[in-house]
Amino acid sequence: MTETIETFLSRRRKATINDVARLSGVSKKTVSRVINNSPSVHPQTRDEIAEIIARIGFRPDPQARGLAFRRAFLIGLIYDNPNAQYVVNMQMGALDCLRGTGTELVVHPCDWHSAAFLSELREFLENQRPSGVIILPPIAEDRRLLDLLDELNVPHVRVTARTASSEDSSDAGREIVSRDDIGCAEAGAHIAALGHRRIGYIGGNLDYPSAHVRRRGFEAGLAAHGAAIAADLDERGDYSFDSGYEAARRLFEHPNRPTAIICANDEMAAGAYKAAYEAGLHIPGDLTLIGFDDAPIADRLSPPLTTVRLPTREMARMAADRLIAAQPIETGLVVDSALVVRGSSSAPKPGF
Amino acid sequence: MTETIETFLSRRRKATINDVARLSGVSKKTVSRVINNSPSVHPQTRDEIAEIIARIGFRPDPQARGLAFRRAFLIGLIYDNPNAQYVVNMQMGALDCLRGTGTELVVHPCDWHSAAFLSELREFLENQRPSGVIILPPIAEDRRLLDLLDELNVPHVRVTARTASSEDSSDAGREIVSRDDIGCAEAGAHIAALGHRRIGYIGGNLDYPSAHVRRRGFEAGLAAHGAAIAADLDERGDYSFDSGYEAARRLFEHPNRPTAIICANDEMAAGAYKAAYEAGLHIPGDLTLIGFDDAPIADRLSPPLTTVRLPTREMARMAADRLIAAQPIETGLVVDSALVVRGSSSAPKPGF
DNA sequence: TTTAGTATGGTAACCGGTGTCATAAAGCTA
DNA sequence: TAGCTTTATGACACCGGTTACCATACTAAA
Repeated sequence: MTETIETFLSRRRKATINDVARLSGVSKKTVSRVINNSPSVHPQTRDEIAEIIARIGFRPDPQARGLAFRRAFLIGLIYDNPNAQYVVNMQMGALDCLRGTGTELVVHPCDWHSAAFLSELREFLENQRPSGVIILPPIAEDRRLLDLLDELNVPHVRVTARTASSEDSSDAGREIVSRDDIGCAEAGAHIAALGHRRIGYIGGNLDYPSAHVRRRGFEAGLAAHGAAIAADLDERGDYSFDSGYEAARRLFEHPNRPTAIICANDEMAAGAYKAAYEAGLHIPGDLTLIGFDDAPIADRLSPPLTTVRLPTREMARMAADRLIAAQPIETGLVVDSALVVRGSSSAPKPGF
Repeated sequence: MTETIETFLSRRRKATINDVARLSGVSKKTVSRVINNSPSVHPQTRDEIAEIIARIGFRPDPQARGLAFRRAFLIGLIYDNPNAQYVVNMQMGALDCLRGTGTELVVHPCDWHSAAFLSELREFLENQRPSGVIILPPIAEDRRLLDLLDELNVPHVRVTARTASSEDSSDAGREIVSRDDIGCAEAGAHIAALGHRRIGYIGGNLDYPSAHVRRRGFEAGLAAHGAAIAADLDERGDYSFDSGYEAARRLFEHPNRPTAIICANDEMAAGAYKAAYEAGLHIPGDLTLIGFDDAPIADRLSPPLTTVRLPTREMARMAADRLIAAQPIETGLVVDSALVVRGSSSAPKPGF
């Protein structure tokens, strides 16, 4: 007695490729061909098998497939970044793309400054053999890591910042580039146009490429309106709230304090709010503040922070897209940042 | 010619169980026994094999192991929670425990209110067959989900909130319980002891068990000092910044406004800060504010927020621990919250 | 000494897919 | 119509582990 689809379904067991083969009267190899869209399967055969697959709800087992393919159906997200919202956005973006593909997202935070950094990552990559990994800043800049990925032949996409004028790197096709400077230039132009000329700056951690890119963007925007960062108001932080607070305090102690401060991210801008609050400076009346990230906190500050938004989620989506796309793409993918004007920026008081 | 370890190493191929068996002169079954710590392997044999394993750096392939065991060496983290910091803390906690075990963390945010919620999760569980999953609030309360996990036989641990006096649920051993009310009681006692008697409340989303537990905790703490939430100052939010802002505004419009407001989380407290700022109320001089979570924002507000801390990371660590522990544990695991006093609470002005 | 029991290790099949290669059938020259 | 490609399919080994089952060797009890 030949087994029918009905008798099979009544058994309620998870379907395997053998079931499909048996029910459709072909060898499992042919079913495998259908699963993998290989050519040279007769259209009619293909349709019949596809029909059976759909009827009995067969889904190839990722473990078995992974064993045969020598790679897991997993995408790794590798980062060492303290910004929870940023990380979660990236996760969601990657998942936007992965959902329904049968590939899962494995998160792999790590410690860039640990001695075991590379060996720990090597173990992960060698053991799990993910189909691909996405690397977030700042470790996306680590040449040793990129070399390791090449050595182990792990497809990867880096997320990194670049100025609009940078020439394409040799890694084009393996990176998602954000042009942080575009929005920064808008921001610089914005405050210069408002009339500010005593402009302070709180820069970011130089380990991050974004620190340089953003700086150049702000400068370009200011320069377009004949303004510039005051040489005596040029501070550096490390992207943390506290560093922003401290830097702002130093700026406020200056005999000729700034009427506007540009911060390389929102965290530091939030620190500057605190310093301003303590110094009795009213925002934006006494002081204009600009941030970068459009982090949740930007909206929660009073008044809400004028900042630059980066489409983080989209970037991760694009990165994951590349990794699961059948064909490698050769051109780099570029996204732009954009200014978001809120309540923390206004014209300086007359007399300044 | 017998192959030596040296000649093998010079080949630089990833070691398999067959290599170990060949080099140590036993069958792969015996090696498998060593890997899995089965008894009935002669101690000396075991040591010799372990030695070889270490020398050639053999690590069993999770894919192959997974195929044979019919489960993946993955722990899933399932949630639908908008709080990025909370989610990241949980991820880190789980990873604290997983690191070095060869088991990876797969993040699986989902949409509780989508029609495909269960079917999407079922597909994930059936396809990937994770060794276990951790479920975060609020979906840890979804009975359908728990039933699904039981049906598919997926080990799981729920993270949930419970009052100190709750009786043990039947799920003991499969949940990590946070006693949110402990810290809330401390907080209630704190402001009551400071002398507040016009006390407002901004509650949380009732979908979350924590909303009820926290409420009871605050009430108990207040009651211990003869205080209570004023019936006419009892608002409800949904844990979001905006809802906190709106609720606080309503409270401030009250002819006899509160001298203290308890918020069921920090996000809403931050919203209340904004409302207070706009209403010209000085914190803590004019208004005492209390939050819950000890979120990053608590520390960034000016003045920093008095709040209740929950050991989220530890909770996730414990949850993951349970899932990879060899023996199931029958007793529930309980952690306590604790008050963190910062600058947003002080005695009310005399005359109030 | 025999018998039963236990510790230890081997063999073969299996988990659910894939690769390689052979082969039958069909299409295309000439 | 013979001869050569091309297309469609299957047989079989293999990925790297596991379990089921069997075969020893050694130990304890009768």
